[in-house]
Order: sequence, then C-alpha cells, then structure tokens
Amino acid sequence: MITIKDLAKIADVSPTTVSNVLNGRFQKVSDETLAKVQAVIEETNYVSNMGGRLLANHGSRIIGVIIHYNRSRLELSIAQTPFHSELIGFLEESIRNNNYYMMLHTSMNYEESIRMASAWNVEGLIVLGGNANEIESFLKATDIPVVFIDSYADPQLPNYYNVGLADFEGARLMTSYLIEAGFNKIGFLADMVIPDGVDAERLKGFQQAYREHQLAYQPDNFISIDYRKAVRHQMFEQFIKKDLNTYDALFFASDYYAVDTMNLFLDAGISVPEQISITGFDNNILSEQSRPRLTTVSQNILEKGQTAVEMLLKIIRAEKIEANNIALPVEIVKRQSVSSRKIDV
Amino acid sequence: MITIKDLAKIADVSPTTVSNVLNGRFQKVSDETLAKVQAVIEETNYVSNMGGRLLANHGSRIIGVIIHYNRSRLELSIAQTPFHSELIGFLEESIRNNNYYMMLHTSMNYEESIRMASAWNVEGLIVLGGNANEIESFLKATDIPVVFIDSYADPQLPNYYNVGLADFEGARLMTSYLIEAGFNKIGFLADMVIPDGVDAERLKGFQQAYREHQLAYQPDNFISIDYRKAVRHQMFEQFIKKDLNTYDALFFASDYYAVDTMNLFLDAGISVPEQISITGFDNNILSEQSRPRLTTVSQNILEKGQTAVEMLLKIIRAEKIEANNIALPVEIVKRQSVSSRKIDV
DNA sequence: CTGTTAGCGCCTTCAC
DNA sequence: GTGAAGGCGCTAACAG
Repeated sequence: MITIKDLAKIADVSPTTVSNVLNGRFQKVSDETLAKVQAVIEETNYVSNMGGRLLANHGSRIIGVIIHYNRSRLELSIAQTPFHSELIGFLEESIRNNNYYMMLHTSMNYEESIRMASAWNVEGLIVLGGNANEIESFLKATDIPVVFIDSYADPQLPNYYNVGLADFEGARLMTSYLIEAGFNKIGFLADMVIPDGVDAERLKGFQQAYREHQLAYQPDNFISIDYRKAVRHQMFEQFIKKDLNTYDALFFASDYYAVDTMNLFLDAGISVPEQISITGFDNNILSEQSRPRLTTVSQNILEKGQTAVEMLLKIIRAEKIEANNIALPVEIVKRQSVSSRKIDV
Repeated sequence: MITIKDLAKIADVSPTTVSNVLNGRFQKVSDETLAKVQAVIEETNYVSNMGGRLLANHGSRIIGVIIHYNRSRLELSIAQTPFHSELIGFLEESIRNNNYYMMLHTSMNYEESIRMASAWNVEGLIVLGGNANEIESFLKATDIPVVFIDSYADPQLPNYYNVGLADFEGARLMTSYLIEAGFNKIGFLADMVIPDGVDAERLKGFQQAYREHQLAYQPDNFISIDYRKAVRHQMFEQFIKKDLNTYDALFFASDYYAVDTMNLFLDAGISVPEQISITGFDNNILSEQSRPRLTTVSQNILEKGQTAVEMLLKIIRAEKIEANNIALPVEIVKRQSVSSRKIDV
C-alpha cells in the first residue's frame, strides 16, 4: 500500500505538500510542484487510507443507511419488500454520486445503530422505520446528522429532519375517487391493530375523505390484517363468506397486501373489480404486473432517495435547509382493479 | 468519544491492559483487573474507534458487497430486480451476524471497486455480476479475498471462489419436464444476443435436454429478447402474429421476463397455458403472485447469501475450503403456467 | 511556498 | 500480570 510519505519521497517534496495537493489547497503549492505531485499521484494509482483520515478527524465520507425494524412485524426479509430494496438501490446511487460511501445496517434497536455510526465516525445517517418514540430517543442519543424517511415524529423535535410522502393526501384522494365513483362501503386495510406512522396518516386521509363527503366513518371501515400470510389468508376466507357483500371496495395501505388479496379473491372465483374493487398504495412492480392491474397511489422512490441524501448533505455541510420535513407529492394511478361500472353510473 | 486511554484512567490501569481485555487476551490479565475493566467498558458504553483499528493494521471488519453492472444492460435500477435486492438483504444479515460491517457499492468498473476496497482495508469482497474476462482482471488486480456470486469464469483461476447455482441442471430439468410432457417446440428466451454467464449455462442445459431426448435443437429454439420493455413488447406483438403457432412452450431465463410476457399474452387474449405454456427461472415474488402462477426453477437466495459469506470468512481466516466453486441445488416448482392437457396425454 | 512536528486511537513489542 | 513506548497514515499548526 502506497502512502503519502511514499508519494512525497518520489516527488521529492514533503508529505504536507502532498497532503495539500490531495486536499485541493492549491494556493499553498506552486504550479510547478502541483503538477509534479499530481503526476506522481496519477502514476502510482494512489488510494488514501481511510484509517488515517478517520484518525486525523477528517470526515469518514461514510453515510450509514439504517433499516430499523421490529422483528415481530417481519415475515419477508427486509429487502424482499420491493419498496425498501428499491429505495436502497437509489440511496446507494445518490450517495456514491456525491462521493460518499454507503454502509448498510439493519437493526432492531437504535443503540446498535448508533454504536456502528460512532465507531465509523459516520458523517450522517439515513434511517428508515421507527416510531415517534424511538426517533425521539435516537435524536437524543447522538448528534450525528440524521435524515429519517417516512417517519412521523413531532415536527418540533430539534434536529429532526424527514423526507416523507403526502400519505394523508394520497389516501384522501384515493378515497374521494372511490366515493365519487359511487362506492358505498369502503374498507381501509393495514397490518396493524392501531395504525401508526405512515399507515396512521393514510387512515386519517381516508377518514377525512369520508368527512368531506358527509359520510359516517364506522369502526368497520378499518380492517386490521395480519402480516403473516397464512393467518391473513384464513381471515380473508372468513371475510369472503361473511363480509364480501357489505363492502364494495377495499383500499389497502400497501400494494403487496392488495395484490396478494386480489389474487386470493380471484382464486376463490370472485371477480375483481366486478364483485369488489381493490386499490393499493405504493405503485410497485407488483401493481403493474398483476392482472387486473392495480389502481394505486404512486410515489417516486428515486426522488425520495435523492431528496434524503441531498438533505443530509446539506446538514453535514451546515448549509441552509428550507424545510426540515418534506412530503413528496403523490399521484393516483388509475388502472383496472376498480369497477368502471360504478364509475360510469 | 471515549477512548482506551479514558477507560484506562477510569479503571486505573494502563491502556495496554484495557486493550488486552478488549481483545480477549485474558491470560495476560488478572481476574480482578479483568472484572474491573470489563465493568468500566460496560458502564461507559465504549465503542472502539475504527480509525485506530484500521491504522494499527487490525482488520477493518468491513466486507464490501459490489454490484458490478454494465449500464447498457440496465433498465430497472439495480435494486429493483427482485433477485439482487433479496440477495443484498440476506448478505447484510449474514455479514452482520458474523460481526462484520457491510459496505455496499455498485460500479461499472473494477478499478473503482478495488479502490474503495483498499481505501477501507476491506477484509473481503462479495461481487455480483461481471463476465469471465472482468473476473480474471479483477483477481489479478488485488489480493483481497473475493467471493463471486453466479459467475462463470475459468475454475482453474487462482483464488477464484464462486457461489452459484446448478443453472445447467435447472434448465435441463425444466426442459426435460416440458419435452416429456409432450411439448414439441420449446423456445428458450434470454436478453442477450449471445448469452454468457448464467444465461449461457441455462441455454446449455436446455440444449442438453434436447440432445438427451434425441430431438434436434434448431437455431430458432433460442429467442433473444430486448431488456427494454417497449422494444420487447413490440417484438412480442410480432411474435403473436407470426410465431405463436410454431411454439407451444416458452422457457424464459428469468421470472421477470416470463411474467411480463405472460401478461402481455393474456392482455392480447391469448390464454396461458392453454394456447402456450410459459416457464421461468428464479422463483421470485412475481412468479408466485402472477395468475396463472408461474412454473419456474427455484433457488434459495438466503442460502446463496449465507454460503457466500461463510466462504468468504473462511478465506479471510485462512481456513480450509472444501470446494471453491459451489453450485447450489435447484428445484422445479410446478405451478399453473404449463398446460396440463399436454401432461395428461 | 515548503517542511517539521505532534497527535489522532489503537495495537504490539518489550521491559519490568 | 502490568505498563511504557513506538508506529500505523494522515492532517493541521506552526516555523522557516
């Protein structure tokens, strides 16, 4: 491994001069030496050792991406959920394009993540997942810059930065669309007993649409589903027997559940959207590849990733930040899983 | 940030002693001091600074995961392909469980990856993608331990380690299954003009099955498809008009293309599998969520990830390695996209 | 403009 | 069983 000292010897200058060149302090170096040193750097294919940098308390150029989860809620591996994996890909791209390195870390508790972050002198963190309480304790526990994605914590929290989605608005729009299309009883489905975070916002949007249309929101407008496929499917078999006629549309808080359930219905001989309409949220690959294609709320995951990285870099560079809580826009993608019969009426 | 020196002061011992405790050299420390020091480590929530470790030439505990790709072949973001993203999730899990850190890096050229690896003193690399030539030059350029995933380079290459799949066998089995079920003209489809790597092996397995059944493999048994959706769809519209009757089964080298095409057929009013049977390769989430469900060749991605990490750690620890090129087993998953009419005959 | 020097946190060798 | 000392590669303060 070639070091600054080696370079210095070869170029016949001092290590400091080499360091100055490497760090762009050109005004401190004569044009001649600059050229000479740069040539040597080129030739030798020099790669600076990050250990030295770290120790000298220069930035590590690492951004940690942390996926925070509760084991209990997980059936699929974290990266099997299309949303997370797409996002990770886009985050990596943005981070790399900004000349940073990405360290990926999944964990169930914040302490572990913070340990990792401080061991590596990470310059900033991007955190997916975690509820309001966890976020608050996270921020208390460290002063490394953090940008959360899709979190819903108290916006007044100091140093709280978040890139999210117009979840409320997305759900409100979709629900209004369904109500205006003539659906009478719409179910909103999420995999929690008491929704929080993103799902809670979507539920609120749903309720808001009900209110705006002077309809009474009933407790059975919300249907809690199980994250475990087998349990969920059993539940839906009951649903088919007992409740199919009471709902004419089901609005799922995520595409995966929507498509999985739509298929279950189709397999049971129920026609979608003729007998029951289904919509999702996310617009992931499944919604496009399902038949009928899923009507859903779309979000731009690339934009989410880029925005989060840009925000984080601004914090790191202590630049001015316009908004510390960005809600990216959503759009309704109308496809085939909603009955046009109702719509035509 | 708390350091070894701090710990030493608090415990009233020397830094060396603390270091000995931290590194498990217990025989060098009296039980009493050991307990005292461990208590202090606990209390203070000490996290060792990796910069110091790195510099002292102790392992970095980083494993780099590199996704090597050719921009030209990419339509989806790398992590949007279900296979890669699942694998990344499993790799992260294995790496973390072994007390390593994962640095994720995508890149188009090996030099960049190697630069990253040596800057960070990465202990080992796991590399996805890359053709035989690239692998050879990669191995020449560095002596960091590397495990490739799904590569097909010369097995005799020094320091070449690979975790792959029984691609040949999987394709052979699937093709035999189709032939024995009575299909006359089977097309094998991959997104390359001249398949290489994984796809080439799958094609060979296909050809082998033809040979074993004394059937003549014709050039038009291989169909090259375009990775760009629009182009591909246009091609298939032609196919429907002209070639639909000449094939009775299509065997795609990947689930994504299989499902996407199956849907295109369905949308065109062609019934699958009655008019044409379709099979894939991978057994990803799409194959399970498509209707009809896709008959495909399944692989265990979790196992792939774990095996790769275990192999890499063995190399790092200079342990004995039984096989330096592992082909994980495959299995045919028979679902509904293959006509049972043929099978019954 | 250039070089000398000290120090970042950790590990290891060698004395005690 | 314990500790002092030096060095890993890099940077920044300071002196020339």
